[in-house]
Amino acid sequence: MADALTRKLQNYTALSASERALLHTVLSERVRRHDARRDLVCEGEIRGVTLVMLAGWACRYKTLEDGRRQLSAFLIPGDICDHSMVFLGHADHAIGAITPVTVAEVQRETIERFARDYARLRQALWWDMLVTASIQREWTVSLGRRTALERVAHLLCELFLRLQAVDLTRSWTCELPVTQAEFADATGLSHVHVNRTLQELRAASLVSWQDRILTILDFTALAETAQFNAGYLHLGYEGQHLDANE
Amino acid sequence: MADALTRKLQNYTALSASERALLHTVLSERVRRHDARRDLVCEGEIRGVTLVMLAGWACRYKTLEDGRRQLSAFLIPGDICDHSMVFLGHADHAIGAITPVTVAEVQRETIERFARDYARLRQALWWDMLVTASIQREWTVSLGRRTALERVAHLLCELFLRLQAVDLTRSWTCELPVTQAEFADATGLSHVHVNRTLQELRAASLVSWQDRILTILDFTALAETAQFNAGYLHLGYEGQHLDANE
DNA sequence: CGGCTGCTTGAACTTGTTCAACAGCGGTGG
DNA sequence: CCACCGCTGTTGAACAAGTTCAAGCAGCCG
Repeated sequence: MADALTRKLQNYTALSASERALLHTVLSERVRRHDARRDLVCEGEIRGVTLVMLAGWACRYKTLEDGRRQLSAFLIPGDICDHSMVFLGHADHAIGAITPVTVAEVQRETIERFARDYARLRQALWWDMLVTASIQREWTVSLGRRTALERVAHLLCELFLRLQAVDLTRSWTCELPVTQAEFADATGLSHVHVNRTLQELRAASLVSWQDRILTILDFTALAETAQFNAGYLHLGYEGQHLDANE
Repeated sequence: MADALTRKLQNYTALSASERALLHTVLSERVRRHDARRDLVCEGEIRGVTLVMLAGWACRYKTLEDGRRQLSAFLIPGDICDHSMVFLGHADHAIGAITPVTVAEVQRETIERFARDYARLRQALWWDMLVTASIQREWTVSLGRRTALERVAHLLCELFLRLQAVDLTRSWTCELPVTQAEFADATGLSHVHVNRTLQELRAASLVSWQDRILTILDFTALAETAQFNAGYLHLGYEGQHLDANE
């Protein structure tokens, strides 16, 4: 279970056995469980640890004064909840559990030590931040310029591939324990419109999504309607050229 | 001129004189000039250098197949154009010059060396990435949940404060050499609507923006209409507590 | 059973888009 | 020197996408 992060990082760069073992140890030391629908981190909070998702779903979000809410990321196993908690003084957004969640707490000092002493881990963490940033940019594009149908289809493609990268899919099926209201807060739409948009995707036989189970019936067609191009997820183990370095 | 980055990084952490000198040297070695309205980096391009903005304005953007365009960042002096060029295989977005631009090219090896051998620089670079990511998240919130008026006002607040951090403002005035169409591509609106929204802000005596010169007439009121909270820019030299570390 | 959460539907409404046209300005070439 | 072009900003009017409000339904759990 503690290995989703390792699995994901290996998409980027080759870790040695000792690095994998180190990672495993660190992620096993301080494991916490949280209930669904609870905040793991509140906006404005100050703390010197970062959380690594081991199991369950969470999200990053911000709330405006009048209650409007926008997610900026879905967090799945293997995701580092927030690099930024570690160095920036205060949390500039909240992190909420969607399902019951298991996380590992990692101290700032530990991250610093990794970055200082282990070249590959430093690269892998750096990488992970860059990919996270790339995903964030793609969300920006979606929210700014894609239609509702494209946005919803796009997000489904993205989530499926990200889950696949940490081995949480079987064939074209995965668990997607997110309500339509949460999906709306991620896509910048109203929950009503998300509902109608999903019906459209279902009617076109592109996906089925019932009882928290998502099945992609025609990935090619779904990706096409979304204008989805997986490049921004950088899943192709592009870090090979770095292996020779050290 | 080469010092905008230094100035910005010092918002985060205290750099030693030798670190500042090192930075200055590196940013003076390979300086390039580019014309306005030209791409500095094309989507899909492969290269092992990163660019640091020394002068002028540029933007990160992506284009969809049918021509819809979305900016994901404005790049101003002191900005690192792309950390991700360095490690990820290919550029997942383009970088376009808005005005004539002067950039310093920095090799991947140089960044690696910084990160390995200079603790403060490593922290500062890390920091810069985190702040960049934070800004990206705030854009996500804007595009997803803010109205046109809020979005435009918000972006004006942000740009002004970012320019202030690198000393490119005088009193409440700064240069903003961006067309309304570009502003539209950043805010996810049509250029027509951006125009009308700006008129609304002008009519309310919040800003004036003519001939590429922005003047903020009432920052408090502007921030209020935008629901702007500067925390996400992390400009408050929060890194003080790290000074004692090394 | 009753209350809660999540999904679905209809209909009126709003925000922002699209299309089309025009004005002002600076540069260019005849 | 003037005509012309392209770019930027501006305006009006029709239109479309998505929101809001309101209600009902199904499943789940105490």
